[in-house]
Amino acid sequence: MGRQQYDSLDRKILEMLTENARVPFLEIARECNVSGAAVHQRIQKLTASGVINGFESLINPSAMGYETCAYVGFFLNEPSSYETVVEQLRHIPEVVECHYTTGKYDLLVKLYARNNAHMLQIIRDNFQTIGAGRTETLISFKEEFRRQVPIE
Amino acid sequence: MGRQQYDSLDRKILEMLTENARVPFLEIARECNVSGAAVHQRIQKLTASGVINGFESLINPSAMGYETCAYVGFFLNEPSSYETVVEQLRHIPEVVECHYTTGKYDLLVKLYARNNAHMLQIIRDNFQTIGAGRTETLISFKEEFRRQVPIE
DNA sequence: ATTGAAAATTCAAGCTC
DNA sequence: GAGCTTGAATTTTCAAT
Repeated sequence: MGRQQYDSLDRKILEMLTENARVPFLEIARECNVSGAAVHQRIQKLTASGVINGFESLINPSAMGYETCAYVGFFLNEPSSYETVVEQLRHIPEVVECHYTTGKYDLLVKLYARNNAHMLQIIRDNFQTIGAGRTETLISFKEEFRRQVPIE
Repeated sequence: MGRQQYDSLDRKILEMLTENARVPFLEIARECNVSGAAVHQRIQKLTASGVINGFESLINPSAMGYETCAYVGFFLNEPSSYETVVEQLRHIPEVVECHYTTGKYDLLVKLYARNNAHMLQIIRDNFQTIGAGRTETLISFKEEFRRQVPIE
């Protein structure tokens, strides 16, 4: 996509919207001395052009009964099986992220499980039966922080 | 936190809100045959109790000029330096996630850079000067998917 | 959970540069 | 035309019930 030109209104909108997707547009409007409709139109445009990829609510995994988080690195038997493996991972709801990587692993996956036994079950029963090859598991004890790329 | 009891209205709210944090509450209300205020009050309660951790807008990193994404695993020289290292990572804006892990690495970090040269610069000038020890870099060619834990 | 009122969002014109 | 404003219909939010 590449970097574009954003004016101060765009930047203020992106900053405030990043922190809180439900911030009142009029609050942004008042800070920038424009009408609420102007803010709305800018957001429409930023969304249409792919700068804003959507608005999502962050659900606490623990509140849904998912107490364990892990990253799993895959060493694929055959790199060509990559797309098939990704497709199968997509069908495992506990897998919440999947990256095609280079370096130590071929694929890096993030997943949540109800507990350690459930985690082991997913890895053994799901990961090791899709012919993906060897895996390495990194249990995440704590997500220290999580944020987005800096605006401008 | 632990799993709780959610009725069908809670579940519908969480499902619709997860996909789109700005979905009209009245749309949820009409599907569930309640008033908009009822939906609003449920969301307030889910937020206050920590089930919903907030609403965030997804900004396209590429549109901000960040074209490269990587995970970096840290082998800490001294595990006791953990908190100091995390604190220093928090001050590097390109670092968007930080996990305290067990397994192959002590810390796993996600970061964005403008390009490969910038990535190398962050790793050399920032990571290798905070006394964190050796690192391994996994470049993410493609984020295949990203989603949240299943609702109930 | 509902009602009703105040504030905010959204959309269609219309205005200005 | 691009980008704003205004005004009206819908939606969100909050207090009272």
